Amino acid sequence: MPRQAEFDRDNVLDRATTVFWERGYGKTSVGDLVTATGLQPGSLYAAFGNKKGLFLEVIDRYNHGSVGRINALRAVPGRSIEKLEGLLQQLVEDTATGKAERGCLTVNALLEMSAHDDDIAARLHSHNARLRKAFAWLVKDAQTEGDVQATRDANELASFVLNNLWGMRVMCKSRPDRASLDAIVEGVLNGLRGEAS
Amino acid sequence: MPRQAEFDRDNVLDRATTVFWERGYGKTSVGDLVTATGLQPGSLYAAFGNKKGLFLEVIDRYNHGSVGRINALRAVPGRSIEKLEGLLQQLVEDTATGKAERGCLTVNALLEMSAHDDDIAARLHSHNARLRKAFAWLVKDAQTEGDVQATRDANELASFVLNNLWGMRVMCKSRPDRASLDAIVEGVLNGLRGEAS
DNA sequence: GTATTTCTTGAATATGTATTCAAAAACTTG
DNA sequence: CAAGTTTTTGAATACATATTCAAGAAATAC
Repeated sequence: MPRQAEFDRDNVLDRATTVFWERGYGKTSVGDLVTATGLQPGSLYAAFGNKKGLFLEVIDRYNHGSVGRINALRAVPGRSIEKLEGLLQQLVEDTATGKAERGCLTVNALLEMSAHDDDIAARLHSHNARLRKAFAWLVKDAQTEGDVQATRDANELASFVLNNLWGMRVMCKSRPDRASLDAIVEGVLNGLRGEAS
Repeated sequence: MPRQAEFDRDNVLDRATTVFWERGYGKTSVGDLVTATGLQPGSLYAAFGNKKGLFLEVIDRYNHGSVGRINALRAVPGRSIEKLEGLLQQLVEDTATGKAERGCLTVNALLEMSAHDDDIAARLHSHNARLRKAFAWLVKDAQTEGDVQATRDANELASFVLNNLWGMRVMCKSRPDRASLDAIVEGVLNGLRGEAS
C-alpha cells in the first residue's frame, strides 16, 4: 500500500466551502479552488471527480452541520421557545453587524442552481427536508411545553419559521436596520403563539 | 433624421427579462440574448451599452412593475388586510402550482450578484427600499382600519411581510406542499395582528 | 536498495464567453 | 432619385473556463 494522499480532506473541504460560499458555484473557477485548497487540478479531480462532485460534498457537509446544531440545541436543557428565539436573535445579530452577509450557502445554491442542475437541486431539496424536520422537532417540544399553539401541525409551523430564516438570508444582502430585524423575530414569535382568527 | 431603429425596445426588454429570470445573470450568455431578442450583438450593444446595462434596465422595469402593482392595489376599494392576504394567497397559489418556480427576479439577482457587482447591488437595494415603502403604506392603511396592531412601526411590520414573501421566493424552488404555504400566510397574519407578550 | 503503486504536477485541450468593428443595408430628407 | 446618416450584420478578437493526461516525485513493501 504505497504513498497516501498528502492533503487533509476536511481541510480542503473547509477551504472549498469558503470559496463557494463567497463566490457562488458559477463564479467559482477551478483556478480559484486550486489556489484556495493548494491542490493542483489533477489532484482535485482525482479526489472529487469534478467541480460539481466537490460542490456536492461541500453542501452535504454544510447541511450536516446545520442539522447537527439544531439537534444539539434540543438536547440542551431549557425552554424550546427560548432556544428558537435565541437562534433567531443570533441571526439578527449576525445580520445587523454584517457577519452574515454571505447568506446561507444552501439558500444561495438553491436559487443559483436548482433550475440548472437536477443533481444539485435534488440534493438541496433533501437537505431542506432534513432541516425542516429538525426544526419541527424543536417546535413540537415547544408545543408540549405550552409555548406554541398545539392545535397546528408542527411541520407546518416549522415551515413558517424556516420561511422567515430564509427571508433573512435574503435580507442580509441589503444590510437591513436592526429594528426591522427585531420586528421579524417578534412577528415569528407572535405567529407561533397566534390565536386563530 | 435618417433611419430609426427597427426593434421595439419594450418588446426586447420583455424577452430579455424572461431569459435573465429563467437563467440568472451569469448563466445568460449574450448569445442567449441574441436569440431571445432577435437583435444581433452589435445592435444590442448599441442600444444598451453592454450585458450589464441591459440587465440594469431589465431590473428597473421589473421593480417599477412590482411597486406599481402594490400602489394600484391601495387605490382599489376594500380592507387593506384583505388585500395583503390576497397578495399572499396569490403567491401561495402560484408557488403550489409551480407557476412561481422562477422565483423573484430581484431576489434571484440579489443573491447572485450583490457580492460581485456594486452597481447592480446598489440598484437592487434601492429597489428593495421602494418596495418596502409601498408595503409600508399598505400596512399603514390596515393599521388605521384597525386590522393590524397600531402600536408598532409600519415600516418594520412591512419588513416582516417582505421577509415572508422573500422566504417564499426561496421556498418555491423546492416545490413545497400547500399546507405549509397556508401555514405561512396564517403565521404572517397572526404576526401582524399580534398581541405583545 | 529495488520494485511497485499511488499521488502530484502543470501544461495542453477544447470549449465558451463578452465585446468590437468594418462593411452592408435601410430609412429619411431634399 | 441621390445624398447622408444610422442601424444592422456577423465574423473576428481576446480572454476565461473545466477537464485531461503523460511525466515526474514520493512513499511503502519486500
